[in-house]
Amino acid sequence: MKANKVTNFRVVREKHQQELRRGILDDVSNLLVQKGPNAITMRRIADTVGCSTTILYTMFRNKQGLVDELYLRGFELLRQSLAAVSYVDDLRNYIYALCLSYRDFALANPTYYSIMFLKAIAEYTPSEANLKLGQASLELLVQAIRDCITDQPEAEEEAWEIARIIWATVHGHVGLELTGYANYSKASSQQMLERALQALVNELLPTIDQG
Amino acid sequence: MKANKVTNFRVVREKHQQELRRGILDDVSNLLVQKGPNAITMRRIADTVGCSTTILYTMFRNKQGLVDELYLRGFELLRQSLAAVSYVDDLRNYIYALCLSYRDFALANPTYYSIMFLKAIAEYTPSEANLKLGQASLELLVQAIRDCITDQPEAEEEAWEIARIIWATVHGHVGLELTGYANYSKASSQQMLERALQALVNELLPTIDQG
DNA sequence: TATTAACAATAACACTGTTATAGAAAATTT
DNA sequence: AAATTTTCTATAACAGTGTTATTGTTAATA
Repeated sequence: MKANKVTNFRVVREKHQQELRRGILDDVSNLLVQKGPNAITMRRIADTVGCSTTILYTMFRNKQGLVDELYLRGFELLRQSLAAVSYVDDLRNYIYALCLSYRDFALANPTYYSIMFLKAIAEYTPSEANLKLGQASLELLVQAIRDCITDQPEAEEEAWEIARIIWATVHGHVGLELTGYANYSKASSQQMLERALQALVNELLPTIDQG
Repeated sequence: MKANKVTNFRVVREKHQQELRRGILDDVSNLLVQKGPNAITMRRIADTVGCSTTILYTMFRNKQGLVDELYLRGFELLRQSLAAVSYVDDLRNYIYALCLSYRDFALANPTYYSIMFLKAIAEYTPSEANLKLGQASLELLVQAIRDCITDQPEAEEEAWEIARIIWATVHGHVGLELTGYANYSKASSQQMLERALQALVNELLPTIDQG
């Protein structure tokens, strides 16, 4: 009975720990969004949360571990952005919508995007495992492309390759936009991205040209 | 005479200052390339150069000012990379070569590229003026595109727009490559970039399709 | 209740960018 | 040529960073 009691308590405390952990991450996330990546310091986090830095280190090992969670959160948000895109008429427009949703996410969450792709926190570089987890967030895009080329041989590899090409293009446009490199023409950044996407889809996914 | 002497001396000293300045920047550049962006600290620079930090502050105002120079150096190196590309057969291949040269520069100088486009040094964000100076390094690409569409109305704006689109694509591919996002297919990063470029040129510069 | 184990706050270490202080060197004036 | 002023630069400090050893407190066990 005693042992049972103890384990029960431990379970409860464990639960508490997880809630606390999530609470802290919420605070850190707010800090990130409102004050920017430079505000992510261990002392400041400890202050806002109301604990000492020691706790942060026992819970997250170090700053890398803490930012790891932000990194994964960012990709989860990105995944949700893509998942919120509803398939309307055809694959072609669906792919466009996914890419624009990607852009919207980046512009709406520039601080997250900076962590994910622009090395905004110098002390942080994602682990190999997290890089892969990140890429998995693009699964919906890959699936859409897969659906376009089911007839082709080696469709799986080809789908990933095309997805990667499209991804790189969207990322490039968004990246320049976020880094401040303006365009000299009247066209908006979104319009230019759309032009690029149309070109890519026309050439790389000709099967849905007359969609 | 005395006044003349003094000014002469001042001129010489001014010259010395400029040499010194360039020498320091060379050292900092080496530090950047060999030890990475994190090694760019004022104390470390002062140590390698053999002076106190005070001098760095009087010469470059602050770290921002010092990195500004690295930033401009990076774009100058990029410009030289592009300038080294010789026009061989036709505009189409010339544009491809420019883009691949851009990529080569980025891969050969990842630390410079990080400063220019990723936020590798947290304390640094380029000024509006430097952003424009940076973009000017792409003039050769813009000119090549201009040559393709001279017949079009508003060719100037259109040239910049297409250049920007192509730039974003190259930047995106390179960016993902440098940030560690691998591709799941067998195709090399260069091959995927080439596929993307072909698609873009086919669609955006149709006048040279049958080049 | 006494002892042991887990925990967390404080303060320290080695860094960072930046600057005020103080002292040395050079240029000017007498 | 001597005295004064100006210019410069090295030192040391301030406020901040990530991280951790020390120390005291709290909770779990015997």
